[in-house]
Amino acid sequence: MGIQGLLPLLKSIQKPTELKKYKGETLGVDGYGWLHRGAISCAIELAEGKPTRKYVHYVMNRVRMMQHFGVNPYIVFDGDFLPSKAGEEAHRAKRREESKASGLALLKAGKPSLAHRELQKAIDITPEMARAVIEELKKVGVPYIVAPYEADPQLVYLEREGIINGILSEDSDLLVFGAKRLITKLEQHGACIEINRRDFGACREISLTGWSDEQFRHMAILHGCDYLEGIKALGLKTAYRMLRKHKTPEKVVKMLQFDGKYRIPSDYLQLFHQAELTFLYQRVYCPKAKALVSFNTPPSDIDTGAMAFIGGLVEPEMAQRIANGCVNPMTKEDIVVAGQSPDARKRRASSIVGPRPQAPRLGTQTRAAVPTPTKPIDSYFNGNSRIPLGNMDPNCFSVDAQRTASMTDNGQRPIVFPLPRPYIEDEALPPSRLSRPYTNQPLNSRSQTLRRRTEPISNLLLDDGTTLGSTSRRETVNITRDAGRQSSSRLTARSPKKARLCNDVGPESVNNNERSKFFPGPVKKESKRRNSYLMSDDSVEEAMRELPDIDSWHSAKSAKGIMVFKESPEKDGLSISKDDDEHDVRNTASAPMTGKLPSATPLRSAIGRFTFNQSQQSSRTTPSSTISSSSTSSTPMSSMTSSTMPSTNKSTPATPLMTPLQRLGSQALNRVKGPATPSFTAPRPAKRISKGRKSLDNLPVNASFVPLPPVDLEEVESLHQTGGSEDMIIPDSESEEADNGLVGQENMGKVARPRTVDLSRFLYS
DNA sequence: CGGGCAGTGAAAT
DNA sequence: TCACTGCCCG
Repeated sequence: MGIQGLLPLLKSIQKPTELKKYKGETLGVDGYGWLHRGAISCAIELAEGKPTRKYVHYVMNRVRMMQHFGVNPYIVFDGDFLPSKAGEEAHRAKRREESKASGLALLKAGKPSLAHRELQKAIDITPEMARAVIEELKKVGVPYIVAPYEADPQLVYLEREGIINGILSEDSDLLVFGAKRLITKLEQHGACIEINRRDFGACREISLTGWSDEQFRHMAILHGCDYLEGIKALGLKTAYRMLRKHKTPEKVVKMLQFDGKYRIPSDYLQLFHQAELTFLYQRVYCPKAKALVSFNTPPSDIDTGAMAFIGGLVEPEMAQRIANGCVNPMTKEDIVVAGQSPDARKRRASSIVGPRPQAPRLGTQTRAAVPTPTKPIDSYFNGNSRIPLGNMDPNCFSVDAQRTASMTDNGQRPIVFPLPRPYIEDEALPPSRLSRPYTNQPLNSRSQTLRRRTEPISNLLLDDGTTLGSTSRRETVNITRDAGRQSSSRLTARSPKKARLCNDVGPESVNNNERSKFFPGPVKKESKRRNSYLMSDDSVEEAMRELPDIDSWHSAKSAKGIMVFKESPEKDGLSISKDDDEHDVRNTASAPMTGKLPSATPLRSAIGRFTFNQSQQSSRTTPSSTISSSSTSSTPMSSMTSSTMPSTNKSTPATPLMTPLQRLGSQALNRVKGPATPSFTAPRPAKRISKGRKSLDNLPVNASFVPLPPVDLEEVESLHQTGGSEDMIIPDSESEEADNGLVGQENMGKVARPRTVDLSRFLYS
């Protein structure tokens, strides 16, 4: 929970982007968001203490989505509560208990939907749940870390140390901590928004030019943050204005007191100071030093030891184990992995130690050199032939370079180099252009980054192995072993939940039968799903759909089998296929080609917009589109593809060869329109085009998607779009997307071309 | 009287 | 998250 209203305030500097633009980079992920979202899907199960498998699956889908966009996730989990937050957390825990009770009551009363709503409020992400996810992360070789306290400063710390290149989170607090690159509002299809610290000066809502991190922080605290309740009736803008006028928080507070309009506690200044210190010096884990450090190195006149509110110091050894996820960061007890016998765990741990190096994504040369046992990954994907995609991902620069080179031969497009991007990008260049020159970081820093990245991981791995072993040994004996060490009220509060999680796992599973009535063959579904190996966006959707509460998609899904959504890791091209294995294979093969296409600069810019819009649309319209696809056969996918990859490669079996030709044609068209076209106008024309297409007409049409006949609508829309801001475009594009969906099985190339033409037309008009 | 800001409730996810 | 309401200021 960040600063309410902060994001709207910074709206003008939010740059719409796509996840794939971060290909090759490592993004720190605020694990809590995903954990929580996953948990929402399984709220009822969790409340009943059932196994958390579904929810782990959800989170892992999300991880895989990132990987398939070529992004290396680095998951950061929350640790213990900060003392300053403990009080509030206690209240929350109470509320959760209440919600849980009422939710379960509703469930018994036969009102599942209401119960689910209520139980959502009861969700509590426990260390055990995080640990369950960690187990999966280990299998796949995704780096992670459990922060000693809050994930936010931990993420920013990692960013500052160069271990990650950006932060993926919904929490605006990260900006207060000084995050340089915050990626937010990630959607299922990879659309997201980047907020770059460097753009602050360009903020239109409020003028942050020349504002230091300190001033920004003061503003946030004045408004009210996690560490200090804000002054009543004092909003962000007011805080901003006051700070602007009076510079220092002390003066601001004085003025506010003098004003009399605001009621300010007498000790507010002191609390303010404390909150700021918490922002500044709260403890994080340094993977390099393998110990806790202050988020910022405190000046000599500040004694962090005397500041209880920033969190207690933890011994390095314990800190490491916490970071590895072996130990409950709150109770400091070993975490027992639910549903796993000690023996099994031991086995796993030992096996993990070996494969560890397997994680090629970590991207160090060393790593790449290490023979990659794909076994674990394969197992995860359940025998899908496609699995290699993950491995194929060129986290290392060398791999990408090779790929790019090969691509260059065929295509005329500029190659995209997956080099880590410095925060400093050329603003002048449209984000959509891959071709834009990257500023290279100094070699030193880069190598450093790599080294650091690897180091922590390898260490973690080793530690995990040993720790796990030890854990398994001890687990039966001592749950309470370290309990005395850090006893607090919240600990006791938590313990029951923990117990529930661990104990209930076995018996709970039996209860699934209830659900089966509503969802025919839940087990079947899962197995099905796995076989089909869902990737990226759709996979996430699937996961969501699987949730018991949602009925609508169920029918579609069951009827049709699963469709696999593939994207070539590299570019915008998405190849889509149905769940057939053959298709998958084919797609994989075609993937490289697809990758090439997007790199064409002109196309890219023009198309990029489409992609963004569509992706958003698709996410919005997901249910409907999905259904239609099932009925018509892969309709949605094709639409996606077309939107995403103008150039064209189609996943459609017959068309792969066509791709290059089509690509060229479309490129030519696009070039003409690309430069001329203002970004804003582009989407509209596309809509028109789609409407006009005969091909569209031929295709089976879903009534809801039928293009609107009247031209008036378009005009109206265009009028509305005055600003031309990208946000505004989105709504319009919906209809557009729908149309595309209808087009469905048409060749990508065809679709792309017509669009292009229309666009140009529109421009001229 | 209109605009800007803050708070509230409903709806959607 | 959005849309509405109320409050305050010019």
